[in-house]
Amino acid sequence: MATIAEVAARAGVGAGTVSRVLNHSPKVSETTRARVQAAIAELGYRPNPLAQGLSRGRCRTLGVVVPYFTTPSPVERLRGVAAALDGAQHDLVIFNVESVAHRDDFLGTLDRRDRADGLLLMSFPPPPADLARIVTAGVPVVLVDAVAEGVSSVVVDDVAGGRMATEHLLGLGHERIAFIGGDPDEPLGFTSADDRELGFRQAMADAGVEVDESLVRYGTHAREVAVAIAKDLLRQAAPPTAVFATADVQALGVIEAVRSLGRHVPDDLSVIGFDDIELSAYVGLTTVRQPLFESGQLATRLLLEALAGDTTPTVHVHELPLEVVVRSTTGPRPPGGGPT
Amino acid sequence: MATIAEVAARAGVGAGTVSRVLNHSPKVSETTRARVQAAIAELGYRPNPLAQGLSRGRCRTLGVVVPYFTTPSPVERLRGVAAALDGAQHDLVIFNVESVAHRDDFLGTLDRRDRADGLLLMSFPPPPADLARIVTAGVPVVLVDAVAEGVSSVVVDDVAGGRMATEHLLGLGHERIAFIGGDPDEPLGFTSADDRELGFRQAMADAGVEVDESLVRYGTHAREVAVAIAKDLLRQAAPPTAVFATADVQALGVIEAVRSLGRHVPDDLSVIGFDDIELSAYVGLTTVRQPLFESGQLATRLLLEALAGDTTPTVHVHELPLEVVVRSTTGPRPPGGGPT
DNA sequence: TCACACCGTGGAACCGCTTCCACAGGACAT
DNA sequence: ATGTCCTGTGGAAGCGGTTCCACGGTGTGA
Repeated sequence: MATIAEVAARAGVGAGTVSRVLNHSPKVSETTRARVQAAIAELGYRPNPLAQGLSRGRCRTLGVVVPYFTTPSPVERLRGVAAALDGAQHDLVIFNVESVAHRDDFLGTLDRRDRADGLLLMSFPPPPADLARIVTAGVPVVLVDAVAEGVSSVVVDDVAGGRMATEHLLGLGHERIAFIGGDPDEPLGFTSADDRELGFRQAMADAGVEVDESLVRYGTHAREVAVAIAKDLLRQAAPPTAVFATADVQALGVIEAVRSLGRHVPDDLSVIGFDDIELSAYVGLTTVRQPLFESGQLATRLLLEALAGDTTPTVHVHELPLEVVVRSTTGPRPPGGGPT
Repeated sequence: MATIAEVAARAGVGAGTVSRVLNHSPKVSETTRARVQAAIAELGYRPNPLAQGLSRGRCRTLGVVVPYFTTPSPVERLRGVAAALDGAQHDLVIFNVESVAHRDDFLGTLDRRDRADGLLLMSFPPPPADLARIVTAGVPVVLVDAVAEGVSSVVVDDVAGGRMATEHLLGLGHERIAFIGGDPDEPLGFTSADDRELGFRQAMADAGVEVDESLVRYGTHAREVAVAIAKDLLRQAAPPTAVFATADVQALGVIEAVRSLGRHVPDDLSVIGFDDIELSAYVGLTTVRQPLFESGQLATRLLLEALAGDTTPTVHVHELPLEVVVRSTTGPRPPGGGPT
C-alpha cells in the first residue's frame, strides 16, 4: 500500500501538499493539484484511516450501543440507522449489550473520541455517571428511546401510547382488561413499559373502570413467558376479555396461548400490542405503532449533524408520533364477557 | 486523557517500559511492573486504540459485509457473530450492502489491514477480483453462505436441501409441485436458490415425476411478490397441490395468498420453505432448517482463530447440516389434487 | 524602485503507541 | 581480575497521516 510520502515523491511535491489535495484545501494551485491527483491515481493510493484518525483525533466511526440488537425492534431501528448512514463517511460499529456487565464495559471505554466519533445509545437508560463522562469527553451522544439531561434524544410518549391502547380497548366495550408489562427484574432497567402502564392506569381511571390488579402481570419478552402469563390469565375464574401487552412480541405470545387453549382472537380475547414490528402486520396484530425505523434514522441524522457542524447543536427531545393500528386481533367485548 | 508518556513520567520509567507492561511482556521486573500499574491506575490511563492500531498495523475490528442485514436470515447469522465475538477484543463493524454499488464500494476499500483485521463476507458471491485483492493484502476472510477458491467458508448443501424439501412433498404424495426461486435479476447474484432448484429437479427426476415448467417461478423476497406468484399459481386451470419456496419469507407470502383466496394450508396447498427463520416456528411453517445462528458463530470463530495464530489456518469448507422441520403447513395430497 | 502582502509550497513537528537497538550492571565462568 | 552472557531498561525510530510555520516568488501600491 502506497503512503503519502510515495505519492509526494512521485508528484514531485511535499507530503503536506498531498494532504491538502486530499482534504480539498483551496490553497493548492490547479496544476499542482492535477499532478498530485495523477500520482494518486497511478499508485492507487488511499489514505490510511488509522493514521488520519490518530492525527485528526477521530476515527470515522459511529457507535451504536443497543441491547439485544437482533430482536425485532432494535433491528427496525438499526435499519433506520443504516439508511441514514448510507453515503456518510462513517463506519457503523455495533455494541451489543446483553447484560449489565456488557453495558458497563462499553460505556466505560467509549468516553473518548478515538473510540467512536459519536454514540447512539438505544433503548436503555444510561447510568448518569457514565453518560456524564462520555459527554464531558466531548463525544456527541444521541439517545433513542430514552431521555437524559443535557443530551438530545428521540422518543415517543409512552404514557400517551399506553393510554391510546387502553382507550381503544375501552372503546370496544372492554372493561376486564389485562395488562402485561416488562420484566421488573430486567437488569438494564428499561422504562418504557412502566410509562405505558401509567397510561393504561390513567385511561382506566378516566373511564371510571377499576383496574383488577390480578390482571396486571409482568414478564420478559421471551415468547414462552407471555404464553404462560396469558394461559394463566385465561384460566382464571373471571378471565379478561382483552389484553394490552406492552410489546408486540408479548402480544404474539398471548395470541399463541389463546390458540393453544382452543379459543379465538378476538372473539374470546382481544389483544393489542405495542411497537408494530414487521411480524405484526403479517399476523394482523392490532398495535400501537411507534416509528422504529424513523427513530434510528432521525437519531443518526442528528448525530451526523453534530459531527459535521463544529457548533454544538441545541439539545432537544424529539418526540415521534404514535398511532393505533387497528387490525384483526381486537374486537368488541363478547356478550357474556365480564361485568356489564 | 492521559498518554503513555505521562504514565511513564509518573512511574519514573521510559515509555517503552509502560508499553511492555501494557502488553504483558515477560521482560519487566516485578517491582517496575507494579510501579507502572500503579501509575496507570492513578491516571486512569487507557491506551489510544488508534495509535495502537497505527503502530501495530491492525485495528481491533471485525468487518461483516452483508446484504440487507436487517432481514431475518442475516439477522440470525449476525446473532451468531455477536455471540462468538463476546469477550473477544474486537469491534463489530457492519457493512450493509443494498446494491452493487455498495458492494463494490466496500470490497474496493476493505483490502487493507488498517480497515478491518478480518472480514466476514456473508450471503453473496464476492467478485473474484475483489476477493483476490483482499486476500493478497493479507486480510483474513471467511465466507458464509458462499464459496470461493482459497478461502474458508461456512455453507450448507443447498442442492441436498432442495432435494430434501422436494422429497418431503413427494413423500406426502404430491406430484404437481410448484417451485419458487430467487429473483434471477438480483444484481448481487445470490446462488443458493439456484442450487436448491437443482436439488428440486434432481428429486423430481429420481421420483420419475415430471416438472411442470409453468409451476416454476422466480421472485424477490418481498412478501407481495410471493403473494402475487402464489395467487397466480392457484388460479391456474391445474393448480399445484404443493409449493416449495426457496426462502421462508417467500413461503410466508404463499400462505398469505392462500388465505386471502379463502383456501387453506395445508388442505388446499402444502407449503414448505427454506431457512427456518424465527417467524417460521411461530407460524408453524414446515421448512428446511439451516443453522443460521451457528453459521455466523462458526465463521466468526474461524476468523478469530486466523487472527490469533500467526500461522495461516488451512482453507476449509465447513458444511453445516440441514434438516426438514415438519410443522403444520404440509400435508398429504388432497384426493382430487392433480393427476393420479 | 522598494516595501509589503499574499499565495503556494516544503518540511518539520506532532498525534500516541510499538519495537528495535544499545547499553548498564549483575551473575557466572575462566 | 577479566571477559562473556543475560536481564531489564531508556530512548529513538517508525507507523502514516495533518497542520503549523517559514519562506520564496509574484503582484500591488506608494
